[in-house]
Amino acid sequence: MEKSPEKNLVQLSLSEEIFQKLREAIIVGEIPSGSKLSEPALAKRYGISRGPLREALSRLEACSLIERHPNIGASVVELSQQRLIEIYHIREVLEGLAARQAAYSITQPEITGLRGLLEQHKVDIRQDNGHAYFQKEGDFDFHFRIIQASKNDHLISLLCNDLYYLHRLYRYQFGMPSSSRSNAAFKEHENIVDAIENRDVELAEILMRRHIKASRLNVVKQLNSGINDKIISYTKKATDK
Amino acid sequence: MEKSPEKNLVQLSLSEEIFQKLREAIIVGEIPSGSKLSEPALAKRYGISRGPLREALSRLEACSLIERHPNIGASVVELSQQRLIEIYHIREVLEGLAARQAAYSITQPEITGLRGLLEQHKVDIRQDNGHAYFQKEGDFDFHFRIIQASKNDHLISLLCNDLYYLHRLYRYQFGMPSSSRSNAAFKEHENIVDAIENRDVELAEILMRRHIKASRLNVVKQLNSGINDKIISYTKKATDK
DNA sequence: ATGATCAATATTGTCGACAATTTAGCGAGT
DNA sequence: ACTCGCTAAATTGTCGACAATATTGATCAT
Repeated sequence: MEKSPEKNLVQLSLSEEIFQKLREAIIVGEIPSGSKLSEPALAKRYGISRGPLREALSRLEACSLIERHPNIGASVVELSQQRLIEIYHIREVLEGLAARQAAYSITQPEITGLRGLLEQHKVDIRQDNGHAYFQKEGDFDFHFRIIQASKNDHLISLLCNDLYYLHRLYRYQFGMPSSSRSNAAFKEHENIVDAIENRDVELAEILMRRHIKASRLNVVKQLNSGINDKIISYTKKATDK
Repeated sequence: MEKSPEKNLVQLSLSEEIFQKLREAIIVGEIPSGSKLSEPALAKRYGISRGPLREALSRLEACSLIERHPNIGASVVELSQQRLIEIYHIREVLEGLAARQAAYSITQPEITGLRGLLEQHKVDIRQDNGHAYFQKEGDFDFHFRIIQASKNDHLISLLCNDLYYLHRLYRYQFGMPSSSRSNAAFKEHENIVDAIENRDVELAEILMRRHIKASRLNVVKQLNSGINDKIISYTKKATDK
């Protein structure tokens, strides 16, 4: 998500670099959910002192990716279905707001770009039978484009940083369904772009909220049916607690 | 907002303690918006080393209260009307969600407590001619109660931590209007509680969103009319840029 | 007077060491 | 076998020092 060309020209501090590496390691499960983080071990692994590492841990805590307790240490958050659903609800209203504000603020070049993106996605769906549709990130992501078009900097920061990585964490760990809704999701995207292009702020918000809600309900359905093996394992854990 | 009794029994780390102190100093304007933060000066002022101070700065950055640039240092964020309005929009949809979820999840004792709070507020309004209505914080705050009743932990964290302090920063610095809408706001609160008590999730959300939107429009009106001296000074700054 | 250059000073980023706290392992007692 | 107490080791929190970078002020040239 940090795709700004300017940013790439600035030398990152060690703490920022380690923050990003740890975030990625947590999201892909290299550092498993629930596991204890040892500062000396991490410092050794990345070849740095504990000072900048602690700064990075501070930031990861602020992102809700880890929990820290004084004198005890840090651990990666436990994942739960409840938290996943909570995050979906929040994303629903925030992305609804993004669509509303995009319908107000979007520029013609941005609309053109959105249309082009949808055309490309249509091709992707045909070639991969829907498999690729939820794999794109950053500038190639439909949602990312809408959020940027909202021109609400704080909202962009909320959705494209903290919540984005939390969502990625759950998607990665829970192996979210990627192909079962491709055609429906694509159609919903088209309708959302129509509403945005028509500057229909109310409809854009409603359609985006429905779109996210449909994804949530789809996830809930699979959680409840136990189709996904990964989801079963987490379901069992949640029951034990 | 950190009113949990358990939390008070845990000895705070220096970095947490300094984080809270700096946050408060920024919010009340003791450290003015836009000003440069000197690590050596702050470390001397609080009598600590720069290590935990840097951790606290890391967290303040994550809260959007300061900005940090590698090798240059940290400064308190500049306040702008645009950012204030952005934050209002975000609060509108998130507090709307909180009201919706509270209408679903609230317990009878919580409702009883809300009614008691409203009765107390009615007395406050009569005694202080509305002046006290926006001064309560924490458990005495109407919004806080609704958010807690949503039972959405992540939403509670979002609204009661980051956004809460940002909003306080703007309220403190901009000297938000406190008495011009008291009676109307109180009536809106009553209607919201009615909807929540009736488990009418849609109405609760709509009414809460309208309530926040009315506050936003009230602020915008005063920003545009230049009634408030503090707001004028910030208006002038925004124009200069 | 203005702008460029350079050196001194200050600040930021990081390191390794020390103090405080927690954890893990072992032995003794029941 | 289980529990408790103790000690050593590990970890966490903080400190002060050093290296790298940025800022400031003085001097010189135009």
